[in-house]
Amino acid sequence: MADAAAGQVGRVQRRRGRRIREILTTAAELVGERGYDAVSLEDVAERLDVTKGSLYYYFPGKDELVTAAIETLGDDWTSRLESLPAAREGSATRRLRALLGEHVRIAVREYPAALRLFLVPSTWPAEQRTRIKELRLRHDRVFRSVLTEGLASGEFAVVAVDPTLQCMHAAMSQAPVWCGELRGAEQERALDELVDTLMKLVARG
Amino acid sequence: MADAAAGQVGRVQRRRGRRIREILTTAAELVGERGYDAVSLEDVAERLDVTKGSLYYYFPGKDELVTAAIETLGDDWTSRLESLPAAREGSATRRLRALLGEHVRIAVREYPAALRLFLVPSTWPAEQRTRIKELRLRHDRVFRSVLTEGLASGEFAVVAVDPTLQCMHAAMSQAPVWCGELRGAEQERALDELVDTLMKLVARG
Amino acid sequence: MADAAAGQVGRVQRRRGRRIREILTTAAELVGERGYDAVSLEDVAERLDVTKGSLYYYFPGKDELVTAAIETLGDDWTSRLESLPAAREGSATRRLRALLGEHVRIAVREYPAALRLFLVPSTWPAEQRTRIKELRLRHDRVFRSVLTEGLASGEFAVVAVDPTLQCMHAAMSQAPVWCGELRGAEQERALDELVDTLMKLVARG
Amino acid sequence: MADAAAGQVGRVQRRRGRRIREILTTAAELVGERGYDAVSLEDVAERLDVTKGSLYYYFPGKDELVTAAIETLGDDWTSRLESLPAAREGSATRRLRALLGEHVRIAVREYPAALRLFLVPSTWPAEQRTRIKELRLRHDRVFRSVLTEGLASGEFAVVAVDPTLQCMHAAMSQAPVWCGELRGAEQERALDELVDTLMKLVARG
DNA sequence: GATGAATGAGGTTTCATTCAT
DNA sequence: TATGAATGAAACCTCATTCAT
Repeated sequence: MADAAAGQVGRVQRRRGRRIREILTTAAELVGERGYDAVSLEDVAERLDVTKGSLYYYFPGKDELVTAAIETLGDDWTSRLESLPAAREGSATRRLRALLGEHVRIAVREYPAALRLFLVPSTWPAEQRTRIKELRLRHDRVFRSVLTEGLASGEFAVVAVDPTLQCMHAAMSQAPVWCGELRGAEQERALDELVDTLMKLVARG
Repeated sequence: MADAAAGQVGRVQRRRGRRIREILTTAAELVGERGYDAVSLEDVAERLDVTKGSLYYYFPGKDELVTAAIETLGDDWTSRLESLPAAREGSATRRLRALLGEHVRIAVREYPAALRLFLVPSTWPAEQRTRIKELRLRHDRVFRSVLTEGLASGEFAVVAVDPTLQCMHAAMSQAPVWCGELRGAEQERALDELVDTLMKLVARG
Repeated sequence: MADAAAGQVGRVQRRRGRRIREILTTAAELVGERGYDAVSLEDVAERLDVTKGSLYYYFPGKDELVTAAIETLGDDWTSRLESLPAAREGSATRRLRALLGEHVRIAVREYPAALRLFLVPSTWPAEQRTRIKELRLRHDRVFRSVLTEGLASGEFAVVAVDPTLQCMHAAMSQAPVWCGELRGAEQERALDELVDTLMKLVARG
Repeated sequence: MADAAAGQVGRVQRRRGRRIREILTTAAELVGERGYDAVSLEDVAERLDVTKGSLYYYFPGKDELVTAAIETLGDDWTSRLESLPAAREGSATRRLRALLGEHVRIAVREYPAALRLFLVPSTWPAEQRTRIKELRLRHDRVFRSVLTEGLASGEFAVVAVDPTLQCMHAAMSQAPVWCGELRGAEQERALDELVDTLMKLVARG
């Protein structure tokens, strides 16, 4: 009976976890589309086909919900980059190019508001800001490690590491603004050009 | 008497112009600090020490006010770049470097919040989006002309013109986020590094 | 087997009774602390370490739960007064003094929040108000009988019975507000003074 | 013109003051009828025939509005007692009786929820609780001074000053509960009896 | 018996906008 | 010109209640 009960608990827990995931995903989508302020809980609830009140069963408030959503989104994003096969093998050049390409494709296709995404209200409490800062750090590390390896191996040459990474991130988060309205092959070409352009930042003279 | 009246009108006009400027500057400041949605007309009015209602005497609504604020700020910014002496003479390389340097310095020192400022709601009507797009275009032209000249003369080499300019703009608008907290020589060095990094985008292989 | 079943039933009943008691006590505590409106079923459930839904297994709604809580507490209180030995023998004066003393001591020490507890919403339906009124009546009878006996025997003199009792009750229910923060001998003295003061209400000219 | 402007300002100020008074009076009425929690801003607005939002033009929130309302109400109440002619002349006995009578009449007729009135949410910030405590003090002083004078002159005899005053206040704030449903002469008689009963608290043996 | 989940009505609060003066 | 006042829609949030499991 203890086992059955434990099984129950486990199942309930899993169901709850799944529900929370759903909410977080939906919220991330919306915030990714419009930014924090432009998304209301009503919007989130409607897309989930539940009522506003239900959201409060899982989260104590909008800020917490959105913070968690951003975190989930950021984690997923980083994980996808980390587990990208092409980013794990070959020359630093190939790997960096693969990372940049994947990154802008995710940004453009899934999070059109990527730029706004991490621009959280300046009134948020320290805890939430910290959590988002950590997210960025982990994200940054993916690119930084490839960059430093390329530098070590002599493949890359940069003025300085930090501004190089910053330029890359800035350009990538703006990508949806430039390429969001393009479609199909045209968009592909634009993204490729963008990646090639960014690769110049590490090119050896 | 006609003259006197004309003088009156002129003075009234000037006063009105000055008032509008004040409002626009203040609005730009606030929207830059907090983003469009997080600024209320009450906030703008309070910082100006007038009442909300007064703003409606000068602007038909919040959107128009903010659009105008963005426009003014953008115009000023572009004008300063256009009239920069160092951007008018010498090699394309020198001129581009001068423009980039001036741009990030204005960004960091005078409009630290520009990034948020241009992040207008995606729900805005076509007219206002167009006006802001035009602004960007004029701004873009300053850099574009130097870039194309450099390409024509063989000084520069790029993957494509558009993504190159886009990367530059993106990086420059993020500059305050990265360098805003640095001071003095440290900040100078960071900005120089940023400019040098961006110059790689046009470097010949 | 019938016996076993009966035993089962009995045990189940007892367990149920105990559970209800727990709920009632907790509810009374909370409502006493914060007042009816400021207590949510969530609060009650949390302090009991169960879920909100469970409360509905025992009570049809918040009003009924609170009514029952008030009733239980009131019944206990009255019973303790009724069974007080010193209130059963001796002169009416001695007995009344014993009752008053016991009452304020219970109030101050055990139900410091009684004042708020009986302040039920004025919008409650007749049935519940009636039940609480009856509670008060039974409670009142304890004091009333001693008072009338004292009047009959000539020990007491009052302007009228009702206002006299009302004053006593009012003062006693406020006692925790006045004496709640005092400690030890100081509190004892304060309570004695209060009782002596109330005894003046029945003093013969 | 300065005068005219000053006149304008003065008028506007007065009008504003009047409006605030109206709001406060209405809120006090409602809180007096039902208590803090049971009154919604919608209720207040409706009785004033304005919309909820308007209240926020004058007060930053419900707590502040209600605190101010209670304060106004308390001030008025105390002022009416202080300026009661019969409370200013004659023997201490006559004056105390007049005060008690006036007090219960105001309570019963104008603030049926007098008992709830000062029972503010325990979650309120210190400032607001302090202000209400001060209110009580001023109120208490009216009765205390007559009582001590009567003691000095030998007209009164009490067990102790504090419990005597406390009993009086407690009884008076409960009065609406007892006499609220009575009408006309019957109510008058009940109130008189109540006052006479309370006078026994100061009677000389 | 008890729980987790969901609902919907109602509360407080914010704010762009309008308008008489 | 500018202000004070008011509005109403929409936001965030709370909570008694219901119900399948």
